[in-house]
Parts: sequence; structure tokens; C-alpha cells
Amino acid sequence: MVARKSLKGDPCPSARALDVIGDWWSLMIVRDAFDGMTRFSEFQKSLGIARNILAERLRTLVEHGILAAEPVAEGGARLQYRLTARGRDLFPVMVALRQFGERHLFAPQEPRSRLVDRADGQPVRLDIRAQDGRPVGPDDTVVVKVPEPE
Amino acid sequence: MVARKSLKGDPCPSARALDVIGDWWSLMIVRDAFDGMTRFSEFQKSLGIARNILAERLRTLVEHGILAAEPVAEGGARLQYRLTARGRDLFPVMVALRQFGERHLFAPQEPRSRLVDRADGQPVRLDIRAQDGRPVGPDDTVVVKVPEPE
DNA sequence: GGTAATTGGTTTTATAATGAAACTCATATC
DNA sequence: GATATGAGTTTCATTATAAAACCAATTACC
Repeated sequence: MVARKSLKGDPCPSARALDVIGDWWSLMIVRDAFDGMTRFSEFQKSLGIARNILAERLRTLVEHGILAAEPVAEGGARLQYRLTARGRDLFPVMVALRQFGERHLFAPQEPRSRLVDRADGQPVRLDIRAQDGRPVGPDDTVVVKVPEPE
Repeated sequence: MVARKSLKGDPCPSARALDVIGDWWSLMIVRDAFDGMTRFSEFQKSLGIARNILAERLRTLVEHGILAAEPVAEGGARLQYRLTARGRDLFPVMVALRQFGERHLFAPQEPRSRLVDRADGQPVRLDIRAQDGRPVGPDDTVVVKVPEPE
């Protein structure tokens, strides 16, 4: 492949995000982490990923501060992986992906899972809104350069 | 690589979504499409992607109904690529990725771009809410199986 | 307390995906 | 009508991924 292109310096925030979690496995690992998995073998069994690839992905997720590795027992060498605050901040990405999948990637009668409010069991909504609360779509928005963030 | 693992049959909607757009380039192409790009060479120049890879990615995005290829001129062989309704439905995914990137992947004073409301120039918000409008986070939600979608 | 099994990886090897460059053919441009 | 550009395809070298074997450290079992 002649060294995958890095988007690290790209000024577009989406590009940088994809540089961190835009590969085949990282978001699947993050999804499982949201589901409460912490151990190497849990991820490995759930995803069917090759062990070396999993080890490599966990390493880079930790490097990027998405996961934190901590010894499972005091002084032990065995690790467990937890979402950091930054990692939990990927929640909207996961929800958006999930909703897209739910809407478009299932046959009409095909059984599917759904993300619901723990309190009342009702599906959750993801909305993109202007400051005044008005819902906005792709055509209502523009990307502007902010040279000096406040 | 011994055939990348396909997530097509996975019952998790996020997994299926990642199967469609979870590779290194597809979402970058979609981002450019949201920015109004339609032509092969525009994508190629913007992304610096190899031509054969771009051709391949455009093909699969069209196959998945994210982009539609239409002749640029009546009867001509040259194509242009537009987001379909399904493709535009990836808007929340793009916004979520962008917001994650904005929050975590820029140095404090580093210039960045921002997605704003075309009407008033104010940044847009992405929220995940329960039916009653209460904002919910990862811990407030659960995934449930829905055997028989309505 | 000694042995077996499990966990959490690393190393090795084969193959597929990627990238770069050269090539092709149709379409604009002058 | 010649030249340049657009939109790919083909070929080839290289890298990333997967599978399997291997290994050290824990943990479980008796």
C-alpha cells in the first residue's frame, strides 16, 4: 500500500477524526466498549478479529486517548481497556452510524436492534439544530473558517 | 489480507453502516460531495487519492446507493456523482465526526473550520435526546432487540 | 503446591488492498 | 484538426491484514 495517507495535518475536523477512528476496526472496538466490554478476549471473541490486529488497534486507541489501559488487578500485568471521557465523546458518532444503519441497511421485516432510553424504553432521537432550536439539514449549513477560536 | 471480514450480516446497525462507509476514503468522498463536488477530478485533487482507488470507491458508493452517477451531458459518457437521499442521510454522521474532531483534535489556538447555520452564522448543535426532549448520554441508553419492526 | 488451562499478547507467513505511475480513450478547447 | 484535459483502467511494488503458531504470565483445579 505504500504507506496509507495520513490526514493528521488536514484542516478539516472530519478528516482528522477519520484519521483516528476511520479504519475498519476501531469503531467496532469502541462500540463494544460502549457495550461494557473491557478485556482483550472479549473484544476478540465479539469481533472475530485477528489477535495481532486487535492488539495494534487497542494500542493506537490508547495512544489517541480514546481508551485507557489499566491493570485489571493491582500490580498485575493483565490489562483492561475503558473508554476515556474523550472516548465517550464518540457517542454521537456511534448513534449517527447506528441510525443510518437502522434506516437503510435492513430489510423491511428483518429483526434489528434499537437504541432506546433506559428510563422509558422509547427510541432516542438525534437532531441537528440551529441555536434557536430549528432543525437544520445539509443545505441549511455552511463550513466557515474560524482563524481565531475564541 | 486474506479477504477483509464482511460485516454485512451482522445484526448491529452500526456494524452494517461501517461495512458500507467504514473504510479510509468513503466518508472523505462523501464529505466532499456534501461540499458540492461532483466530478472525478475534483475528488481526486481534493483528496490526493490514487485514481484506481477513487474509481473503485465511487463504484461501491454508487452500488450502495449513497451516490448516483449521471452523465454530465446528455448522451455523454462522462459522469458526475451526486449524493442520493440516502447519501444525504449521512449528514448526522458527518456532523458527529466533525464535532468530535473540533473538540479533541485541534490545538487550542489552531485555526479550524466550523459548521454553521447558513441563516445566522451561528454554530449548529447536535443533540441526542429522549422522546420528551431530555438530553441522554451513553449511560442513559440501552440497545434492545426489536424482533418485529412496526 | 504442582499441573493444566486461560489470557494477553508477539512472531511468522501468505495474501489482498493500496498507491504510484503509465497507459487508454473520450471529450473540451483553441 | 491538434492539443490538452477528464475519467478512468492496467500493471507493478509495497504495505496492511488475517490466520496460525508460539510464548509468558495468570488463574483455575486437584
